[in-house]
Parts: sequence; structure tokens; C-alpha cells
Amino acid sequence: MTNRKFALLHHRITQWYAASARELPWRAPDASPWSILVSEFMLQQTPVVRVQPVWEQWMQRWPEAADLAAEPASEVVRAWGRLGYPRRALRLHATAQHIVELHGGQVPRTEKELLALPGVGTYTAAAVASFAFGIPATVVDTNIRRVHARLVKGCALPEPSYTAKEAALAERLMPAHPADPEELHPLANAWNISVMELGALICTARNPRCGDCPVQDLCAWVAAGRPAPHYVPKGQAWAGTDRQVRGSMMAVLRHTPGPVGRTALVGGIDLLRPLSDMQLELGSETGSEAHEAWVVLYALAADAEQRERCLAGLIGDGLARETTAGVGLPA
DNA sequence: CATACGTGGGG
DNA sequence: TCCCCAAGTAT
Repeated sequence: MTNRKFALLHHRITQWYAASARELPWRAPDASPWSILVSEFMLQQTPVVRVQPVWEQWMQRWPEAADLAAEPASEVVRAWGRLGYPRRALRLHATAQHIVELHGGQVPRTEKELLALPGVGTYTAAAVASFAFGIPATVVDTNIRRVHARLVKGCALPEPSYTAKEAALAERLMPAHPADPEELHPLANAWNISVMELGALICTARNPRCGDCPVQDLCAWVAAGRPAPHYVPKGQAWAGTDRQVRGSMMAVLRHTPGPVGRTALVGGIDLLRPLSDMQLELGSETGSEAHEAWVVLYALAADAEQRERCLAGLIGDGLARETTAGVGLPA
């Protein structure tokens, strides 16, 4: 690709963003670096529509890193609710404490410092440097990888795993870097967020809206007749997996004020006992989230060994702890 | 490098 | 209904 074409891509896609981007609270001009970091944690593998309401409540309750750092982990896990991957809540909590202890409560600016935070990987470090501080880091997420694969390579999907070649391409596509990496570079930032948004709204994994794409005429994939993927993405198993069991256990713990009897959690309660008795004992109303959590857990009770393993895993991950009174959320 | 790790809306 | 998969990270 020529420099001229690069410039055209930069212009078209950032212009499209200016006209078509979603208005999201963490994109507001006055959004704090901390609030942006929180949004990035929540958005790791969780869709925007589910993150937004939780983020709103979260930022109202804990506006600064120090506010979250002072909170017990149990409260953080409860507030995380059903965003999924609750270990992220623990990592965000740990990151808040790290920021308070090592950075005086302020989110660090450099990718290196950001990378040292628990739960911050290459994507999040670059995203925060770029979106929160205007530093021209090269941001690469799943949306950006897909746009690059189609626009430049002419493939329906990026490689199954992130390759060095993709990283090199992402670097090459960035608007020219200034000599000083600390120097702000508005076009580089705009490029990062614009390509990401294009992938989220137009160049989607399924049913891409090429008719609305600002660079359809420059797209290698479209030029090639939109060929099918050259591999089949492996699906994510769910029914009967440890993840499902862990998820249902966490749901029970989140909706229980105090510790839960270990025997009940792992499957000691007689499965044949009528559900109504169980409700009485657990004090949960039919239709409540707590009730639903138990019902799901009981539906999975056939394999007590698996549940034992999952509980051990949750404890090992710090998501649960066992006391003499039973199993509960971390202190 | 492949795998484990939650959850629920949309096609 | 069933299956796909979404702003990834850690091991």
C-alpha cells in the first residue's frame, strides 16, 4: 500500500467516526483516566450494551481509584454482577490498590507502567495510553484485527491467534509517529478509536454492513468478492463445563449475604428433596435471582466431583473463601 | 502457543 | 431453538 492510500484511509475512517460514532460515557471529553481504565476492564470480552449501566453505577459509587481500593473485595465482586469473568473484578480491585500505593492514586501514563497493573495486558495498556492520555500507542483489539484482515489482507477473519505479522501491519498503518512518544498525536488517537468503532458497527464479524462502509472501495476483501473464512472458529463449549458450574456458584455467592453451607454448595443436599423445601431453607423467593442461581446450580448437581473441583478453583482464584461458617465471597 | 475463564443478546 | 461471539489476560 502506498502512503497516499494510507492517508486516504486515515481521513475517511476518522471522518466516518466523527459523524457516526456512538456516544459512550467513557468517551466524553471530561472522562477521567480512571473511569476509562474501568471501562476497559469491563469491556474485556463483554459487549458495550451490558457494560454501560454497570459502569454508570460503578463510577457513581467509586469515582476514584482510592475509593475502590478501600472497598472489600466482596463488595467489588457483588457490584461486578453479571458482567462475566469475575476475576476481572478482583484484578480491577488489585489495580486500584496498586495505583494508590505506587502512583499516588493517579493512573500511570506509560504503557510500561500500565502493563504492570494486574489485569492490564497489551491491548488495555495501549488503549488507556491512547484514549485517556492521548499518547500515540498502537491499539490492537479484535475489531481492529478484523478490519485490518479485510481491508489490507483481503481475508474474512484475522488469524486465530495474534501474530507478529499482524502487529507489524498495525504499526505500519498508524499515522506517522512523532519523534517523542510522549508527544500527543491527535490523528493517531483518532485512528485507533475510529478503526475500532468501524469494526464494532460496520465491519462486524457476522453480516458486515459493507454498504455503509466509508472505505468499501479500498477494501481488499470486497475487491476479492468477500471470500469465506479459510478456517472454522472453534466454538466455546458451555453446557456442563466447569465455567458453567463456577458461574452458578458465583451467582449463589453474590446473592447470599453471608456464608453458604459448603455441603449445600457442593451438592450434599439431597437432590430429590422438593425444590420448595430448599427455597424455604435458603430463604430465597421463587423467581428471585438468588433462587434462579440455586436452581441452575442444582441442575448441575449430578457431578459432585466437578463441583468440588470448581469450588477449589474459585478459592484458588481468590473469588471465594472457606471459613468454619461456610463458603463466602472474599473478605 | 493453546487453553481456561462468564454471560446473555441477536441472527 | 441453537449457536455465535463480544474493547482480553494470564498461564
